[in-house]
Order: sequence, then structure tokens, then C-alpha cells
Amino acid sequence: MGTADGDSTAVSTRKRAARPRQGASMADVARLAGVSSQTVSRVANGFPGVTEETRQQVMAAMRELGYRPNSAARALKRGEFRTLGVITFSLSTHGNIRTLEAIATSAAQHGYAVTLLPVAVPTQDEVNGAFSRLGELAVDAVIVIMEIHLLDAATVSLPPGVQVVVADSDAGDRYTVVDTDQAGGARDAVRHLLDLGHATVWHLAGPEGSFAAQRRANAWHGALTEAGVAPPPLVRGDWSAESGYRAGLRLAEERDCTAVFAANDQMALGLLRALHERGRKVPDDVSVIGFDDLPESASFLPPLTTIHQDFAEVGRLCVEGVIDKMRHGDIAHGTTLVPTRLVRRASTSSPRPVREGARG
Amino acid sequence: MGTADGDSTAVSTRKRAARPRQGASMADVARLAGVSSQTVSRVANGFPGVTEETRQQVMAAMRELGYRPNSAARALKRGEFRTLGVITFSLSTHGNIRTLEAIATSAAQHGYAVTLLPVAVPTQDEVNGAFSRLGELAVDAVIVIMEIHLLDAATVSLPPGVQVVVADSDAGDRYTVVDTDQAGGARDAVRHLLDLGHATVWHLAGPEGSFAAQRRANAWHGALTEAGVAPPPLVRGDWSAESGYRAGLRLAEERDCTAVFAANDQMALGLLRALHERGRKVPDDVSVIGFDDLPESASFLPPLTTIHQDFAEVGRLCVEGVIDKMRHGDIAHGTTLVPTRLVRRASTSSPRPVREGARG
DNA sequence: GCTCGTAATGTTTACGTAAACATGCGCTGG
DNA sequence: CCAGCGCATGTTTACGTAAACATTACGAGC
Repeated sequence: MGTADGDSTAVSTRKRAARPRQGASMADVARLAGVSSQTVSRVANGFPGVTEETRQQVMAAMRELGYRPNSAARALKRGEFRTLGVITFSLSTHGNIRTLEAIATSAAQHGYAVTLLPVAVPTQDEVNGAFSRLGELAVDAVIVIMEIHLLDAATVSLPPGVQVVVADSDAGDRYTVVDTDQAGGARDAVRHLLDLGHATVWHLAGPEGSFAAQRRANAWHGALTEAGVAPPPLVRGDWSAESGYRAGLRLAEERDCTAVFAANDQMALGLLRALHERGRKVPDDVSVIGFDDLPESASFLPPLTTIHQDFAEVGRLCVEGVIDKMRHGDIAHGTTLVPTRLVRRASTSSPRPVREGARG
Repeated sequence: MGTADGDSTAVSTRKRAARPRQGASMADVARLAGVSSQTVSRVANGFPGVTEETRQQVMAAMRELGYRPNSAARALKRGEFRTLGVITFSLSTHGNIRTLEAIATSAAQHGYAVTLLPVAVPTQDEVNGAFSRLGELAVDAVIVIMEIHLLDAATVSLPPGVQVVVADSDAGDRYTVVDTDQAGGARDAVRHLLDLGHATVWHLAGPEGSFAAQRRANAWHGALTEAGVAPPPLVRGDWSAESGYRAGLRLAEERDCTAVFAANDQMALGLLRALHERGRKVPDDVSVIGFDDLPESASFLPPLTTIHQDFAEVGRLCVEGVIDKMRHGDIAHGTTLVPTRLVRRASTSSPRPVREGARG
């Protein structure tokens, strides 16, 4: 459909009727430009050894035919796809999404595309399924944004030669892992509240199955113990604001509870609502600190003090790590920790001076 | 590695040293199983005309060599990648993320992979860049989650034969578009407040550049006019909670403002905070309705009445639409609207009976 | 003037798969 | 009893690209 004279050799018409999607090939361009297809290849890849004049001719032919390289053929020839696979359990959490976004951006900068491998439900079967689908997928390496215990039984089906980096987990001895320093962040949260003068800090933890929840809870416990403070009983939620609300209703009854460290901002949100409904003022009666720093957290009632995690950095490190592993082989496993940062807002303050003897 | 006897023909060793990632090929499997590679192909693709016995032998050989089909070769032969590209301006908004998630899930069900094409900043240049990168990318079709006006000048560089479906936009005459019924949702929001007895409804709109904001604002205006109510002045935010807060500070001063329709939940969140700080009770003094139904909205203070959008359905329809276009050609453009749903929570109620004469 | 070197370009081949066509064998029906 | 059919399997070829190798052509050096 161009201005080429009507002979049938202008563009290969073999299968155009059945599958009109593929445009011109190098051979077509070569024919039009009056050169060999190899010369077209050289121009397409910016290789030297082509006269400027020839180059111009070829480029003109490319434009006229709307040539675009066939990435399948390219991948076949080169033996690599320039594509990273990302396996993640739904796009449910703020952290995963931010990490994915950073991965996509960083991958693009390195000339890699990103293919998404969603896992509907976080069961062993589903994860195994994702990994086996992976086998047929055009990816050179995989980044897993998922807690590692779901990976354990799945490892077997990992295609040979496909490197893996895991975000949001903790198993540096068997995988390369990049994660935020959750323990450090949790410690900072606890210390912040202790420094403000609170006698102790309660913890609204994430679900039992979650390593992230586990690590934050452990760090909370450790920080309190280090400070010589007896940890109050652990309260559990499931990351959701609703679970935070339910936990908050219970915590509101604990009269000696003046400071709560919620394992994420969403639970903190529910907690704030429960405390408000029960007439416990934040931060006057109870200080609340969260974890994640959602964009909305600055607009909570009151604005939430929280721990900010640099997911952009996590994503970047994942991509660079996995590319490095592809280049230089799977040399050493290890965990890279990205520091967190305390964001101080209005939901934490020193405890109101209470009358002596209210508690030990 | 492996139990194959040591002759060098077991697995092609040509480039293993340089690029050890590619495993066994069909030829390798065929050699081990003592059949032709075509038979291996038939087994791999589940084609008939293979004895059960032969099939078993081939499968065994596949397992032993860890064979996985080379998707590049497959794509080259078949002329399609079984991959959809998704272009989206960052993963910033709830709706985009939910839509992307649904696209990924639905694509997987149809045997398609999803490749992500992030656009860092929503400028014409960036979008054009994404589209030209697209040309070299292994995708059969594209779904654009983006407002259409960014597409206009970019269209030119769309590779021929690549179908497009647009989510979150409105240009049914030139593209195939799937979107939630934002106008309908906005009308429902306004009517809900009018039905509760409010004299009029204020609107906290999204940014001027946004078509979505425009449509919601138009529908708000239309619904009021239809009801014979004079629309109050429009208040603008930029979708962020912070902008909602700033707008809320102003709205709190409007003593005859008893009902606000915020164009999204995040601005509604900021609005709630501002009203609270100014001592205006929600819903007693002011009713607030949002748009989006974030997971957190049920835990706002108070829980937010809002318009729920079915992004899962949007994503599903995008995938099915684009696959349909690939199969049957680009027959007709058009917009598919997915209905919205009013979720009634505690932030809206009938206005408190005010003394007569406070306003017309 | 002839050879040699180098730069520009052309030719061959292989990547792994799968369609199209070819072969060979056993069984059925007249 | 054998033609002929159908089924299981093998052989050839092409997909589009790019590495490796081959071939020109032209100018410099002797």
C-alpha cells in the first residue's frame, strides 16, 4: 500500500492475508534499498562499515516500508529476550506496587522490558504454576516480589540459567534478596515513642504467616527489651484497615496503653478510627505510629507519624542485581537492605502527664 | 551435568560457555528419545497422531533434559508473541493499578503475557517515546491506561497491525475505549445527596487537564441543573489528599455548604480532615461523598460514602476487546461503559434541620 | 604495474520451532 | 490377495535476524 511499483516482490505477500500484522522484513528493506539484508542489519544495529550514503538509502527504505525489527527473530538469534519477569502476588500492597513501578522504570533504563506474572492467590500451587508458566515465557531473569516461604517448594521448577532476585523477603543464604530494613525501621519506631517518654509501646502486628510482620514484631520486641521495658501483649491484625479498627477497639480499653506501633499504615488508619470512636484522643491520650508512609497518611486524622520505605530504591537494586547476575553469573547470595526513614507527623507526642501511681 | 553418557552430542554445546542460559532444544530431546524433532513438537503442542508410548518416551526425555520451549523461536514461527503491552502513566492511581491487575489476570487466562511500558511523566514526548519503543517490543496488541489526549499526537508511530484498546478515557470515535461510567456514577452521587434533602451539592473537582475530572464535573453540573438546583462554584483539587485538605479549609467557611461531592476518595480524605479541624461535623453538618471506593475508605473518619468502580471488569473487557480485535480485525470503534455502584457509609446523611431563613 | 591491505558490501549459515509435505507400514474391503 | 486408505512418524523448509565468512574495489607501496 505504498508508492512502490506494483511488482509482487516489493513486500513479501506470502501470508499477508492470513496474518497481516507483520510488516516489512530486512529482506524487503534490502530489496527496496538495493542492498543486501546484512547491510540493513548493520544499519539497524548501528554497526560501522557502512557508507553514509548507503545508510541514508537504507534508512529511507526503512521509513517507506515502516520497517521495525522483529524482536522474536532477534531474540532467537541473540539468545536473550531483554526481558525481565516479575512474579508478584496480586498488586495488593502499596510496597509491591511501588517496587514494581521502580522495577519497570529501571528495567527500561537498562534496555529491558518487564513482563508481569500475576499470582491470583498466594498458595503454593499458584506460585508453582507461575514458575512453570515462566518456563515458557520469554524472560531472561526473574524478580520475585513475594515472601520467600512461598518460594521454597517452587524452586525446583525454575528454568536453568534464569537468575532470580527476591524483593520483600529474607533468605539471603539461598537467594539474592533486596528489601527495606524493616527491622531497623521498626526499631526506630519503637525508640521514637520511648524517646518521647512513653513507658512502653504496644504493637499491632501483621498476620502470623507474614515474614514482614514477623520481622517487625521481633524488632519491636527487641527494641523494648533492649530498653529494659517489658513488652505488652502482642495484638494481631491482617494488614487491613478493618482489622486495625477491631484491634483498636480492644486497645482503647487498655487504660495504660499510651503508644501503639502499627505494622502498617492501613491498620494504623483503622486504629485511629477506633480510638476516635472510643474517645481516646490521638496523640494526647495515645500516640500512634505506622509503617509504609502511604501518600494518604499525611492526611489521616491526625496526620500519621510513620516509617517511610524507599521502594524505588528496592526496585532499582533488584533490576541491577539481576542484570549483574546475568552478566557475571550467580556468584554470591546475600541480602541488601535499604534504609528506612522516620516521618514525624502529628499522631505522636509525649504522653500527657498522668497522675502518679496510675501504673508502675 | 546430568546422566547422559558423555558424548558431546547429547546436548548441543556450541555456545554453552558464552551463554549457558538456553537449555535443551527440540533436537536434543528428539535425539535422546530416538524420534524426530517434529514428533517432539507434536508432543509439546499436544497435537494428535502420536502413540501414547512415543509420547511417554518424549516426555521422559523432556524431563531429563529439562526441556522448555524457546518462546522466541515459537513466536518467530507463529508470527505472534502471545503478549499484550500495557502503557500506563506510572502506577500512581488506585484505578490504574486495579485495572492493570485485572488485565494481567485476564490476559493470563487467555494465554497471553503482559509487558509493562511505564511512562515516567505524562508528557507528549514521553508517550511518543513509549510508542516508539513499542515498535521494537514483542507485543501483539496494546492496552493504554491513560487519558486519551496524550495519545493524539502519538498515534502516528503506532506499528501497523498492532491493535489498541484504551482504558480510562473517552474517544470512542477513534479508539476502542473501555471505561467506568463516570458520568453515571457522578450523577448517582449528586442524586444521593439531593435525595437526602440537601438544598444543593458542592463539587471538589479533579485537575483541569483531566478528562475524568471533566466528566465528573460535567455530570455533577448536569444532575444539579436537571434537578432545578443552581450549582455552587466549582472547587478544584489535583486528586491528592493534600489538595482536598486545602479545598476543605475553604469549604468549611461556606456556611450554606451541607453536602460535598469529591471527585475521588483521596481528596475526600483531605476534606474530612479539614472539616474536622474546622469543627464541622461529618455528616451532621456536612455530608461528604467520594469516588473510587479505596479499600481504606471504609475506615475513614467517618467511613466514606463513595462510588465504587469495577476496575476488574474494565481490565477484563480491555483484554477481551483487544483479543477480539486481533482475531476479527479492527471492525468498529466504540466506548464500553462499566456501571458504577453507590456504596453508602456514614459520611452522608440528611441535613440537620436548620432554622428557617438561613438561606433561600 | 602489480601486490597487498583495508573498507564496504554480499553470501552463507544457524538460531529453535512448526507447517507442509513425504514416507512407510498395517489393516480393510472388494 | 492386493489396492488403497489412514495413521504414526520422518524430512524439508521457512520464519527474520545477525554472526562468520567471502568477495569485491580501490588506493598505497614497492
